[in-house]
Amino acid sequence: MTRYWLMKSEPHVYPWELLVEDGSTHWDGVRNYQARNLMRDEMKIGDLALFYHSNCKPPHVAGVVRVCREGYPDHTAQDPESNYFDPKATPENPRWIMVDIEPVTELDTVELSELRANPKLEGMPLLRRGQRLSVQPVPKEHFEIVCRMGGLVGMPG
DNA sequence: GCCAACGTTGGC
DNA sequence: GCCAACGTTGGC
Repeated sequence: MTRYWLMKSEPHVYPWELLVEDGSTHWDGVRNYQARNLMRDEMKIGDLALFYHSNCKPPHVAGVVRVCREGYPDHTAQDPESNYFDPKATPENPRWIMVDIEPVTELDTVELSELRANPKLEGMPLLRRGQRLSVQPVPKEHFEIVCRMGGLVGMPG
């Protein structure tokens, strides 16, 4: 059964346009246990996610992506040259996990303020104060509503 | 640039 | 195992 997610990326680090150019990418650099556990235990091939640009003006949803490889060790944790290096990560205990994602469809930009203004999205985790989780589940109903706000007719994929 | 929220670290 | 200090996230 397909699950639905939201994944944050800072556009100056890895924007939607680059994902489209790359065709797919390792979702590396997640260094939060809750997010890691979701990727390790819950994310399955074929799951869909809203690709959200954070830490930019205005923050917004840019597109829909699909999980195309399930959780496996994030090798950047073992690379001393990487920004995401973690000295506690080893081949025996890689500690951090990533998935691969690929673009499904671009959306008309849906700004955070528009999400907040939509009463049907009340309770969506992203909109909660202090919500920092970079990988978070999204109820199917909310996912559909956001896709529609982004100009999609019907569900992606 | 500010700062609230929250996660991690490390001394005890 | 507690908790203060510190670091990060990310909207504003």
